[in-house]
Amino acid sequence: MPELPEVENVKRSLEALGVRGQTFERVELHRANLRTPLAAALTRELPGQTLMAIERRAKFLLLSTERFSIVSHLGMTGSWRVLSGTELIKHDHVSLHFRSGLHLVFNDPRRFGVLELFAREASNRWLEHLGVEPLSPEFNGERLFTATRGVRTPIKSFIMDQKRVVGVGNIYASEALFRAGVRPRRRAARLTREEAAALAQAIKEVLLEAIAAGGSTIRDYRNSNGEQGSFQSRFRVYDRAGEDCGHCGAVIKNGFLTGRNTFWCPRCQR
DNA sequence: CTTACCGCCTGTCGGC
DNA sequence: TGCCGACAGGCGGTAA
Repeated sequence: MPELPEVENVKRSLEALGVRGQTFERVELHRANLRTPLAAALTRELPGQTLMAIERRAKFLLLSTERFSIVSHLGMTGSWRVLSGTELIKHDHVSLHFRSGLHLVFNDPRRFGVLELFAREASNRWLEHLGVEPLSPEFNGERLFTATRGVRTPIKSFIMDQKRVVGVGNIYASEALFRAGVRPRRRAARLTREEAAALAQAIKEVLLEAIAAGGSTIRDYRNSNGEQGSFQSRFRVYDRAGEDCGHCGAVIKNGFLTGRNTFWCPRCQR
C-alpha cells in the first residue's frame, strides 16, 4: 500500500488530529505479532510517556516520546486511526490509549506491517541501512548517476531498493520512469548523466505531487483521518496497460519485473 | 558483494 | 452460487 506520499500524509493527518503532546495511559495488544512480535515493552514502557514528535523516515512512521521511538511500517495494508470511542473493527491489532481518552489504533489485515519500540537515540535494524531521502537536496541527478555506475540491476529495481533511495515503491517507480522517459528494464549503469538527472527530478516531482494530492488510494489506503488520496486519477502509466499514452498515443504496456507489475509507454520511454 | 526468487498474510476479483 | 487461482502501495531471508 503505502509509499512515501501515503506515509507522509499519515504523518500529517496524525499531526492535524492533535495527538502530539498527549500522554499515553495504557497500551492494548490484540494479538501477539504483526510481521514481527509485538513486544511487551510497548505495554510496559509507554504508559506515562508523552508523544513529543511525529516523523517520517523512508516509509517508516516514527512516534517519539521522551525516552522511546515507536517505529511503525504500514506494509501493504497497515493504517492508523484516531478514535475516541472503543469500537474496534476486524484486524485492529494494537490500541495506544492516551489519558485524554483518544487512542491510536493500528489496523493491518495482511500483517506485513511492523510496530516496535526502541530507545529513542538508539540505532535499530529498521532504520540503519536506509538510503537517501529522495526529497532531500542530497538526492540529485549527479548522485544518482554516480550511484548507478557499475550496477547491472534494472533501473526500476534500483530506485525501489530502500538501501539506495527510500520511499519509492511500485506505483511511483513506474510513474517516475515514465516522466523521465526511461524504460524500467534498462540496466542502472546504462543511464546517461542526463537521464539520471531527469529521473532524480521526476522522482522528486511525482512524490511531491502525490503528497499534495493526499497520496494514492487504489483499494484501501486512508490517512489517519479516514480520508482517501486522489493521485490515482493522475497516474500516467501505473495500472493503465492497454490504454493510450496521454502524451504520444501509443498503447501502454505492462510486464513483470522481479515479481512486480510494471507499466511503461513503449514510445515515450527508451 | 550483488541479484532473483520465495514466502509471509488476508481480501478481492475474474473465470469457470 | 461457489470454488480456485491470481494478484495487491512491501520487504526480509536465502540461494546462487
